[in-house]
Amino acid sequence: MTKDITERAQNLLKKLVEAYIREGQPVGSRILARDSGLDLSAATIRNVMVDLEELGLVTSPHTSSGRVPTAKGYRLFIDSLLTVKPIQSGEVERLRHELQGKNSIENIMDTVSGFLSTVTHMAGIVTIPKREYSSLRHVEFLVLSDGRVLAILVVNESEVQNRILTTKKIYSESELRQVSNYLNASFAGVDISSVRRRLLEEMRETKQHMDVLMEAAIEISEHLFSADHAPADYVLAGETNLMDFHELSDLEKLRKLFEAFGHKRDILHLFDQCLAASGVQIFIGEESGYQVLGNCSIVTAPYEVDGKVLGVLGVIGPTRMAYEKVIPIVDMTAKMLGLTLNDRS
Amino acid sequence: MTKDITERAQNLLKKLVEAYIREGQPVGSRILARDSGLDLSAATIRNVMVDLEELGLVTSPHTSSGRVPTAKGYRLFIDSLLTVKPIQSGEVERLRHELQGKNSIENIMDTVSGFLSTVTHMAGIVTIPKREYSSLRHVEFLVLSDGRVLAILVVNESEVQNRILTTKKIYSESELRQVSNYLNASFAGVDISSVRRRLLEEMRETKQHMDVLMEAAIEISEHLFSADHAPADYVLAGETNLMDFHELSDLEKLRKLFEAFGHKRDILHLFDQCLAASGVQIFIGEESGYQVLGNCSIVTAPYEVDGKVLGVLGVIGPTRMAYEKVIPIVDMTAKMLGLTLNDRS
DNA sequence: TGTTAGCACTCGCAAGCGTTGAGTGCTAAA
DNA sequence: TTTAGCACTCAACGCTTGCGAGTGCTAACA
Repeated sequence: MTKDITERAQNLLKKLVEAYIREGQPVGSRILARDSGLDLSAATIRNVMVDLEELGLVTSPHTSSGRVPTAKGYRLFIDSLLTVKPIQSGEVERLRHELQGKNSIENIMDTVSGFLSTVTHMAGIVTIPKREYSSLRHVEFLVLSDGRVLAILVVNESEVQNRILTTKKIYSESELRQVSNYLNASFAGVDISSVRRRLLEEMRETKQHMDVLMEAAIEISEHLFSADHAPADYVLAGETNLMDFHELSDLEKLRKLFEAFGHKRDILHLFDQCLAASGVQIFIGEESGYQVLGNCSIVTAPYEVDGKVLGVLGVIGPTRMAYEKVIPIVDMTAKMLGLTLNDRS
Repeated sequence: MTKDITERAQNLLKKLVEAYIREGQPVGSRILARDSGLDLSAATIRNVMVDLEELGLVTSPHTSSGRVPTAKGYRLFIDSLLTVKPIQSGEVERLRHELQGKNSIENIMDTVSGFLSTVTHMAGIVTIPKREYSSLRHVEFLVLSDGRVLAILVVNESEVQNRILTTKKIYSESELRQVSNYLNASFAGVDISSVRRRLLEEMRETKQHMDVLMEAAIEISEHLFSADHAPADYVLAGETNLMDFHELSDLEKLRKLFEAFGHKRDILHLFDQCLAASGVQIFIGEESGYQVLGNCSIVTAPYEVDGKVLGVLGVIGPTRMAYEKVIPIVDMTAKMLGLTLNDRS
C-alpha cells in the first residue's frame, strides 16, 4: 500500500528539513529547486512534494505556503538521512576543563547540564537516577530528642543521605551506637533494600533471641531502608534559552513547558525510558507522549560507569534544532561524564 | 516647595491605585468620579489629577489616557493609605495542615513557598540563609581512597552537610577516628567558623606537642571549617504564575526575570537586606535596585525562631498586586514558619 | 474661591480594504 | 517524466477611517 520512496524524494526531504531548520520558515518549491543541487525545476519539485505529503512526511500550514516537515518527516530524516557533523574540537577540551577540580556530585551535574545548555543554546538536563542498587557503606545515628533520631547513611562510596526517624521506643545513645556498630559490621556492601530481609534471615538462622539490640535494629531498619527516599532527581540548566525560539513564543505553551519542568516526575519518567537504550536517542515532538512538549525535541544519551548505566543526560529544544551538531555533543558529553565519574572512584 | 497633599487628593490617589490594581488599565477621571464615593464631578477630579501629577505620584502613559500610579505613588499608597484586609480564615488552617508531618527542612521550605505561590498566584520564595553562627554537633570521617576523605558534619541540631576533602597526608581509618573523637569531645556546640582558631589556641595553652593527632586535626579543620561552603540558598515556587500577568508578557523582560532567578546571588543579596527589618517590607519596582524587577514588587517578611531571625520569605509579583491581601498573608506565613521550626527543635 | 459644565482636541485601537508576493495545483507541451 | 505557464490562494503589510475614552482649558456658577 505504502508507496516506496524514491532516492530523489529522500534527497529532497533531506534538503527540505535542512532548509527548514536553518530558516525556520516553510520552504517553497522554488527555493528548494535552487538550493537542492539537483537539476530540477520548481514544478517537478512540487510534484515530489505532493508525494511526500501523501506519505505524511511534510505538510503545508495553509494553502500556498511552503512545506514543513512533520514529526514523521523528522523521524525519517534523523534515522536515515542525517549526516552528523564532526564535533567542534574545542568543545571537548572545554568540557574537560570545566570538569577539572569539581568533585562533589552536584557540582559535576551542574557543570555538565550548564555545558549542554550553553553549547547548544537550549535547555540541558542531567538525571541523577535512584539506583535500583545502593550498597550500604556506613550508618550513624544521633539522638535529637526523645523518639526522634537523625540517621545518616553513606551509600555507594560517597553519597550521603540523611533522614529523621520517629521511633516508637525511645533509644539511648549507647543503644543506638550498638545498633550502628552491628549494622556497619554485618551489612557493609549490602544492597540497602535487602538489609531488612537479611536481618530477619540472620536472626532466624542463628536462632538468636529477640534481644533489645535486634529489636532496635529491626525497628530502625524498617524506617530507614524502606521505600524509596532515594533522591531521584535531575539538574536542569538554561531553561530560559527556550524563550528565544519563536516557535515557543506562545506564552501559554511556554508556561505549560516550564510547569512541566517544575513537576519533576513527568520529566523523570520520560528520561527513565532512555535508560535502557544504549546510544543517543531522540524524541520528536509528541512522540514523547507528553503534549506539553508539542514542538520540542529531546536528544538523550545514557552515561555509564564500569559498564553500568547510571543515568541519562540530554537537551530539550525546539523540534527545529540542529540535530547534526546536537547529537554528537550529547554523545560526547555522556561519555565524558562517564569518564569523569570513573576517575573519581 | 513641595505642595502639601490634601486629604481629598490622598483619598483620590487611594481610589485610583485601587482601581488600577483591580482593572489593570489607566483610570480616567470619569470612572474615578463614579467610583470614588466622593461627590465630585469628573472635571474637579481632573484638576486634582494635575496636582498629583505635579507631585510625581501619577502619570499618564500618553496624552489622552487615564492616570497610572508611579512607584512614588505606590509607595505613598502602601505606607499611609492602604487598609489591609483581614486574612481569609481558611488560609491559616490550610497552611497549618500542609505543614503537618513535614519534618525535613527542605520539605518545610518547599511547602511554604508553594503555599505562598498558590495563595497569591504569584511567585513564592523562602530563603535558607547561611547562618553566621553554625554550631558543630558531630563530625564523622570515612576514607574513600588514599588522600580522599568523606567528612560528614552535623550542625545546629539536625542539619547534615558533607564534603569530600583531599588531604596532603594520607590518613588511616584509626587516625581519623581519633581526630573525630577529639573534635566531637572538644568542640561540640562551638561555632564552626571558630573551631580552627580555638584549636590553635588550645594547643598553645596546653603546650601540647604537635603530634600526629593534632596535625591531622588542623589539616582537616583547615579544609572543613574554612570558607562558606554553607548552603545559602532559597526555594522558589510558582515562577510560572508570573507568566499570567500581561504587564510581564514581554518575552524579553520575562526572560531577564527568569534568568535572575537562575543566578541566585542577586536575589539572595536583595533578600539579605530584609533580614534586618522586623516586619513586612515592600520593594516597589526598581526601588529594589535591580532593573530586572522593572514592574515587579516584592513583599517580604523575616521569620524567626527563639527571637532570632533565621531567614526571609516573600512573594514576587507585578507592581500591580493586591497588597491588601498579600501583606497579611506574607506576615502570617512568616509567623507560622517560625512556629513550625520552633516546634521541631 | 472652589466646583462644574461644555467643548475642542489628542491619541490609541480596531476594522476595513486593497496591494504585494510567495507559493500552490493543474494542464498542456516538450 | 519533466517542464513551462497560468490561474488561484492566502498571509502580511500598509493605509485610511471611525470610534471612544480621556484630557486641558475656559467660562459660568454657588
